[in-house]
Amino acid sequence: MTGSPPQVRSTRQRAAVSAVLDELDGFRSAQDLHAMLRQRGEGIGLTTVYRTLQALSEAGEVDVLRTDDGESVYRRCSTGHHHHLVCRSCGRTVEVEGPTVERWADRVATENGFVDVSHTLEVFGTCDACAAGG
Amino acid sequence: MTGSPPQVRSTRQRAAVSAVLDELDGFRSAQDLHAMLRQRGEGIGLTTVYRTLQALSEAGEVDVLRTDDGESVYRRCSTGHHHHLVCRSCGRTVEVEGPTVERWADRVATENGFVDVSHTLEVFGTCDACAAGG
DNA sequence: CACCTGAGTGACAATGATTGTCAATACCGC
DNA sequence: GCGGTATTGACAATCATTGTCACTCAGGTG
Repeated sequence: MTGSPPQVRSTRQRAAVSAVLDELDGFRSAQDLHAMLRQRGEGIGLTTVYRTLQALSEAGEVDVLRTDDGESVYRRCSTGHHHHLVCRSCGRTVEVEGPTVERWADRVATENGFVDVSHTLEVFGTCDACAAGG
Repeated sequence: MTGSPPQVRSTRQRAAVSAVLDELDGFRSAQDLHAMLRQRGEGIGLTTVYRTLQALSEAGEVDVLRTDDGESVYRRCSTGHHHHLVCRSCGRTVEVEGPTVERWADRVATENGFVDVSHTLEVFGTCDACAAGG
């Protein structure tokens, strides 16, 4: 134990997953991402995709959220606390910040005697493009 | 079309599910509720519990939310739009309203060209009792 | 450079919540 | 009471996700 060697190795598969995430701007399911990777010829197992996404989300490099039908969807995100405005038709996602909301959540929780507060907030709607296009 | 005969029948099972929901004050999974019903001697199938909960939630009589591990949890709630403050230790739930948040969500969405806006918001924390008791 | 070691991989099986199926049953109006 | 129909429930099916475990490859060492 002379030090702590990097315990994370850079592999082709990991780079591939990271690359797809970079190109997309909406939330995608693990299954979707896996399918895309296979399509572009990357030999990668579904299990690996899941594990990689899990690692990335734990590292805070991607955001995860659950769709209404319980599927987990992933997206590369800027760091820091923020929320999402998601188009329920095309999936386009806009990152939004809301100091107001943060304060509100904290205040309400405190007033009720809760500590160590966190919250989840997602906003859904139809974006202008989709609203116009039908 | 002389009228619309009641298409919803009141059955023992439906009453039972409704009764358990009345007694509980936190979110419970369908599986949990089913187990409780069986324990108190109600002969009821798991399928029925699921269907009943689904019907209740569509009717707006119960609130549904997804836990982090993708399980659906249900709770009887007052009608109207509101959010929840949930203790992550004991599960105690407080209904909260936040006109501020509603407005914020609408404004942000509108500013980004989104219409037909809805949102989900849950606040988690540790309630005073749990914080004190350890 | 050849070699080791363990993190990483992937095919496959297993899990587990939820949903579909469909014959049997029990409400409800008449 | 009767009939038709909504409802039920045991069971099978689905499907995302996780576990398994032998194999491979990254990357430091001698």
